[in-house]
Amino acid sequence: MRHLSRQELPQDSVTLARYLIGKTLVRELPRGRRLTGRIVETEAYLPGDAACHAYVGPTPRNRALFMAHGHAYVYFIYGNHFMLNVSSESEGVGAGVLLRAVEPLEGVELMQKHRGSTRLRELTSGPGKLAQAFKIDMNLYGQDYCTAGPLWLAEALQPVGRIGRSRRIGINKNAQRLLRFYEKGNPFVSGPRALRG
DNA sequence: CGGCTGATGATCT
DNA sequence: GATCATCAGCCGG
Repeated sequence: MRHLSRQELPQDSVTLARYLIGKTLVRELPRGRRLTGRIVETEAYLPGDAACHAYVGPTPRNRALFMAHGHAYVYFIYGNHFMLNVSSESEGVGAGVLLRAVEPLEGVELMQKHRGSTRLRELTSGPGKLAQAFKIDMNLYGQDYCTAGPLWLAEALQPVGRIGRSRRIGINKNAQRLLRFYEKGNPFVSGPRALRG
């Protein structure tokens, strides 16, 4: 499997969010164990977007959003869940793409163990579930997705279906903007039925 | 199936 | 003290 280079990764947030659909998320764990998933749902958070965590300017929490595109921004929310993002735009500009869902490929048994569930549909169909299945936490903060390491992005392994576009899920500010992308009809896409077709 | 709600902690006011 | 890019469990149809 081939890494995506920073050069081939789009810098523009919206372009990146759409581009990532169908690509492969790779998580390397100790003892040579590997988890992989096919990205099927993303959301873009833009410069100047009140819903973006970088909107308030750089802070210790959001600094990874200001890194060059292709670095991991991880945060903890609702006292329970980690969210995994890919930084976008150029260095110094705060923006990113939230990875909301993947289709499990390699390591399904280990994902089941991390999630405490054997139900395939429930393993990675949402940002919190995906992070738990892939053992994502603050240790991965700022990781480069374009180099060898515990977390990286690889090329698509299968053709990509039709890509849908909708409003983002779970936010109030700028809620009307069409910045969510997903593979139409994929059973691992999260959200209400109306936002999955 | 859809709708509702409590849990739980970091961050900011 | 409020907010928050969520989830599981419970309830009703």
